Amino acid sequence: MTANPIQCKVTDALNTVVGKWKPTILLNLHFKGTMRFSELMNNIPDITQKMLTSQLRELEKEDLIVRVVYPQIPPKVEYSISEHGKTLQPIFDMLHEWGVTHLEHMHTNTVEALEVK
Amino acid sequence: MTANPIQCKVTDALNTVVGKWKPTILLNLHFKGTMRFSELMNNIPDITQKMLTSQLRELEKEDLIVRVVYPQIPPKVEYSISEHGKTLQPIFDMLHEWGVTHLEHMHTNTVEALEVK
DNA sequence: CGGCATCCAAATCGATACTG
DNA sequence: CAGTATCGATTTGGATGCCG
Repeated sequence: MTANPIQCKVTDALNTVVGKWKPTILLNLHFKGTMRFSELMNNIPDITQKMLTSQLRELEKEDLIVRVVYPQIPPKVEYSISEHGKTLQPIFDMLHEWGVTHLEHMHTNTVEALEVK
Repeated sequence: MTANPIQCKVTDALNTVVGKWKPTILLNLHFKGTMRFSELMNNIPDITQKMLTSQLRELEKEDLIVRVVYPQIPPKVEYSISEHGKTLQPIFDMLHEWGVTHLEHMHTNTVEALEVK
């Protein structure tokens, strides 16, 4: 990571946001607001407890989400997007739009390739 | 990936762009234009031939870069950003800005935490 | 309920050797 | 020069069991 100065921070930004489940977690919290651990489990099919826990810890360290523990039995833990985490929203919006366009683009290319046949 | 419709394409977009070296490759090609395989190797420290090759193949499949082979000896292969790949540029710009802000934010928090001590 | 610890499987990455 | 092939190491993810 040397060549151009701009490089450095792009990958840094990506590294804080990627990880198999991080975008999904952030988007869930964005749309549904505060959620409990079990709610996240239910809303993210196929994720395991271990993965959810570890990804939440990392997001917390990066100050993208807030973790609130209620000292009671049974335990209750709530997660929500931090103020700082909300600054990611415009980027997600752009990524979503680009994703849609990209899929259309790839689909078009495939169809064209088939038609040439 | 069920809950909210927007989720799907965000992760799709991220998946096409991430990968340990993909952003670096794309940024190099963006800033320096067309580059040969060996030039990329020289400009991306620590990357191995294997990684560079595989990442280039994936980027090519996703139509983000163009690969041109000159049938000569010794071989010459040039890579450049595709028209479609150029549409990623605004996203990289945003990611870079966010990355800078994020690093500042994290640094500020660390300093505050130390001062509280 | 919301974890952590452990063990195991799979994907990813790196080093090396070889080729047209 | 620009790869391919192979092997081994590292990283990552999943399954299970246990705990306050």
